[in-house]
Amino acid sequence: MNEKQHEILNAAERLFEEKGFDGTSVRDIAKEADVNIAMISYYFGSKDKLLEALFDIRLENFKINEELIFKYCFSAFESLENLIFLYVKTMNQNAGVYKILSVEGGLKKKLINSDSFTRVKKYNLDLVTRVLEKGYSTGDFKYVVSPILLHSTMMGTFMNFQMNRLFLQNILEIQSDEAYSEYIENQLVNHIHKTIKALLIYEE
Amino acid sequence: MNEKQHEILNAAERLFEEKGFDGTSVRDIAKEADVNIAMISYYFGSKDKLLEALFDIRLENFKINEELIFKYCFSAFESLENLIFLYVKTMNQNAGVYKILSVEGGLKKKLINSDSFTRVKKYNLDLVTRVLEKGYSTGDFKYVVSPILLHSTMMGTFMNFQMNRLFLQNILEIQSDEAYSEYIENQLVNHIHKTIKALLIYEE
DNA sequence: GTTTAAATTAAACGTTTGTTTAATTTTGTA
DNA sequence: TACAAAATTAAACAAACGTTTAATTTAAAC
Repeated sequence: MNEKQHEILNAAERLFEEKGFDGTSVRDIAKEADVNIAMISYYFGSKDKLLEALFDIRLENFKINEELIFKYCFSAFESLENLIFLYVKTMNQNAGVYKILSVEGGLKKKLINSDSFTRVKKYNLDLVTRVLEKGYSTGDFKYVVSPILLHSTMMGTFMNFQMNRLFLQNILEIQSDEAYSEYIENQLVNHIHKTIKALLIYEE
Repeated sequence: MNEKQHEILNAAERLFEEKGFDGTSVRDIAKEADVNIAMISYYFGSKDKLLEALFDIRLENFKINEELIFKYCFSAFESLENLIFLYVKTMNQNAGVYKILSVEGGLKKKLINSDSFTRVKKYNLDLVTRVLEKGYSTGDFKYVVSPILLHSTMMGTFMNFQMNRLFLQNILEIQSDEAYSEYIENQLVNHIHKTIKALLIYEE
């Protein structure tokens, strides 16, 4: 994959995030990437396949390093903390693709069923399940909760920050994108962690 | 607003939810509503204004009855429970518009700044703030949390269920849309409530 | 230096887009 | 019945869409 192909993918990512897949034309992408329109078909075949290629390549970055959650002698609490931290950090560092994935995944049925997409989702859900099992087996976690629901809380809270970026950036009075990213990786991660930990040690 | 106008709005809502605003053509809407294409411009002016009209009308349903949260002598815990229940129920009953709002609100900048949209968001955030203040003043809530973060957890968890409907309906082995809706108003509401309550009574 | 393949271009392709037109039908009122 | 307003229609509009073509330039290999 050469320089020009990468430029096309980067331009597509920026525009799909900002205007959506259907709201972006191949002419927009060509102009943003500073290439001839025909180059997109030439390299990627079609607009649809360009999106697929974008996912295929970027989804590689979504893999979380399991060792940092399980391998070393972490307590269940440490595993949970590391999971949440790594999870949010990973998604945040790929916020562009993540938003495209959220928006288009909710619309286009083909994409929702795309292998690579479903695989990542199931894998992530599996990580949550395993951390939960660890906590229950050690007795650290008291409250029994469905991994699906816990995962929804974790991801949903983060997703809400991605989808309502402008609104939240406004009321939080955060000026730059970098500061917003920092807020997510500090305050938001901390909040999600506190929330989930409180639930898991909750005794009725 | 006559019969035919309502049919157009209903058709638009279904299609915008399924395929997105930019993925839906006015011809699609006309066919779905079984009216002539020109009727859309005739009644609403343009496709953009049709979306605005849809929001203006549907957003009326998003108002939550404050009395059921504050007016009667509810404890802070009861207020919290009612807030979450009413909140999720309201959003779930308007799931179509809510999804359109989430998707298009994250893309089109004009809409994000539309008055009615921002007003609803701020109003909802205000409800959370007031419930929190009530709990802190009575001493029921121990853990101090930003209303924005708490709101994100509440809405995000729900939103995650709307955006990943197909995936979740699949792994939860829920067959019908009605059963999914029921799951949201029972298990999901309960989960959100337990989570937030656990956080608020959490003592470090 | 010649040859062959890859990269790049401007232009055109046929569709589809949102919107408008001008004519016709329906409806309500006097 | 006659008239005016509202509703409805098929057709047309220009613009934008994704994609392809055929010609040209660049790069690599021999």
